[in-house]
Amino acid sequence: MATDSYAHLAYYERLVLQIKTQILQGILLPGDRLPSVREMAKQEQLNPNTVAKAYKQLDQDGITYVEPGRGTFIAEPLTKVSTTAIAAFRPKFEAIVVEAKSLGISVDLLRQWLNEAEGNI
Amino acid sequence: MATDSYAHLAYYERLVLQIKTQILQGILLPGDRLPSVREMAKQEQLNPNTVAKAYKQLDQDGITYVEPGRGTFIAEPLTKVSTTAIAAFRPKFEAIVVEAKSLGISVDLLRQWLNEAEGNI
DNA sequence: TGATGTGTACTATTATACATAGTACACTGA
DNA sequence: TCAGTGTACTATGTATAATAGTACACATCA
Repeated sequence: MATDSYAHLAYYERLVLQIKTQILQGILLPGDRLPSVREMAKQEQLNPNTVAKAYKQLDQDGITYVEPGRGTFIAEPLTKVSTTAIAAFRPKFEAIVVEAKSLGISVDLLRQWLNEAEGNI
Repeated sequence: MATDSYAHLAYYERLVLQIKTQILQGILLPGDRLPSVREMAKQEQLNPNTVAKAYKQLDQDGITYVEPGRGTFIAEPLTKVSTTAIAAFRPKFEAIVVEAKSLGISVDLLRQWLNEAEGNI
């Protein structure tokens, strides 16, 4: 797979992250069609079921939508943010910050990374 | 366990995070002795082996040190930061940012959380 | 209509990680 | 000596990941 840096993630999670990133970068636009599970499986050297699992999660997250018999397409970006999604996400973020500080990484460096990430995506 | 918000983590990972947080908050100080694996197992309603796994990771991370036959103690905070540790950590942070943006969470909100976390730890 | 390509839903197998349980050992200190 | 350290080891049960194969309803197109 292309995203070598994410060795700690499962294959299907890497694929989900890869597609999310390409959407944020504007490489994939709303209405674009993703390769079929079988095509993507060949491209990424994965089992079709693994790709299907990634597509299923993207669909559940509202990132994509499925037109039965036609394919999977990129959805319009979310307009209103789910408060429950935010509440569920925050502990993850805070855990990452704790881990960073324990490694001796300053909050300033995290801010810098955040700024750079904002530029890239 | 006390850290209810981290249901997505394994028990031993929650314990590691809990101890790291208490160190950052100044509740646990360098030289302080952690409860024995058997004591902590009783406190946290865990199997001693699960606690041992958490202690092992803390030791490997340089967070604690072991005095054989005496116990596990909080180490002095890291002075110089391992560049390899930083390099390995950054993809994790970036993945979190991508996930946040996909949920519709703004970078500004992440900055705010970062500031609040800086105050707490 | 028939053929092809969609996503999806199954079953099954293998491998790995988590958590538990129990036992054993070298070490330290009273 | 004896109790309390961390650690190592085997074993079991559970859950998840990834694989493989099959099947089905649907849409499109010749």
